[in-house]
Amino acid sequence: MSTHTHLSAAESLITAQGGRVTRTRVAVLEILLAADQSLTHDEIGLALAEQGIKHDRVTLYRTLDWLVESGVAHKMAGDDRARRFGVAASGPHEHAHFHCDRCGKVVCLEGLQPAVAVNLPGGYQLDRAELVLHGACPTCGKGA
Amino acid sequence: MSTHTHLSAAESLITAQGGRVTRTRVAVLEILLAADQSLTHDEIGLALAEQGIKHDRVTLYRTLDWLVESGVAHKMAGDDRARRFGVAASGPHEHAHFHCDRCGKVVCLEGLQPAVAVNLPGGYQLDRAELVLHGACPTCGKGA
DNA sequence: GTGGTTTTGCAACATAGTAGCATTTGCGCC
DNA sequence: GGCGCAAATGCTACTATGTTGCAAAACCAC
Ligand SMILES: [Mn+2]
Ligand SMILES: [Mn+2]
Ligand SMILES: [Zn+2]
Ligand SMILES: [Zn+2]
Repeated sequence: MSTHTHLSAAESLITAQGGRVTRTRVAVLEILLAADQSLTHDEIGLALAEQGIKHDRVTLYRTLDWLVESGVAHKMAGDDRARRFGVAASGPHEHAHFHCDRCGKVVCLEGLQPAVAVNLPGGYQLDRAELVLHGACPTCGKGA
Repeated sequence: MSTHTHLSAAESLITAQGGRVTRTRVAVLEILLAADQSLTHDEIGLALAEQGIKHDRVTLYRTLDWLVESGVAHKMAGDDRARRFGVAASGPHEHAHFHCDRCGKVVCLEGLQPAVAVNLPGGYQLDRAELVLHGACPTCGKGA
C-alpha cells in the first residue's frame, strides 16, 4: 500500500523474520508494541476493528501464531480460557510476567529474571524457565 | 457405600475440606494421588471409566473445580488447550513444575522452590510465584 | 508488469468448558 | 435405623475458543 522505502519498527521486525509485510501483520504488531499488557485474540480483534482494519477471525489467529513461532511475540495460557499475546519491547522474549489474579491482566516484567536455583531430578533436560508472579496489579489495589 | 469407620487418605482429605465423600470425588482424588504427572479432565474421565465408575462429564468438571478451590489439587493451563490437574503428595501446593515440551507431560517438582530475586515495579503486590521449567522429560530423551 | 508463493477470507468443524434445573445422595440428627 | 435437607449429580443445551480445507487475493523477487 505504501510506496515508502522507510520501514516502521513493526515492518522491520516482520521482514527480519522473513515474513511478508501485510496490513494485518503490521497493525497487530503495532498494537502489541503499543500495549502495556498482554492482549487476548479478542481484544486485538477489537482494536483492529476500531482502527477500521477489516480482518477475519482465523487470519488473526494465524497472524498471532506466526508472530509467536517467529519469536517476536509470546503467548501465555491464563486461568481464563483465553491466551494472551504480547511483545517485549527489548529483544527476544526472556523475562518474567506478572498476572493480576483480580482483573486477569498480564504484564511483562522486562528487567526481571528468576534466579532459579534448580537441581532437577535426573534425566530432565532444561530448556528455559518460565516465571509468573501472581498478585494484584496497581489498579486493582488489594484492600486486604 | 462402605460402612467402615476407617477413612482412606482420599476420604480424609475430602472431609477435612468440609466436602461430602462421594464416589466420584474419592475416585478422582485417588487417581490424582496415584498419578506421577498432572492429568487432563479427559484422562481422568477415561481412568474413571476404566474403573467402571459411571460419571458425567460436567460432574467431573465440577469435582475438579472443587478440588482446586479447596486447595487440594492444582490446575495448570498448558500450551495445548487442556488444563491439567494434580495433587502434591506432601502438603499444600507450593512447588515448581516441569513441562515437557515434547509430550506435554507435566510433573510436580516437590523439593524445588524458585529463589525469586524480585523487586517488582511499584504498586504491584505479590501473592505467590509460579515457576514452570520447560524442556524434555527423561522419556522423551532429547536427541539434540 | 508477471509469476509463483504466501497470506487471506470464508464456511464448516472440533474441543473445552459453563449454565439451569430436576433428581438423587450423603449425612447430621433423632 | 429412618427423616429431612443441603450438597452433589446427571441431563440438555449452550458458549467460547481455536482449527481445517480450500479457493481467491495480495506480496514481492525478478
Ligand atoms: Mn512478555
Ligand atoms: Mn503440582
Ligand atoms: Zn488487576
Ligand atoms: Zn516428554
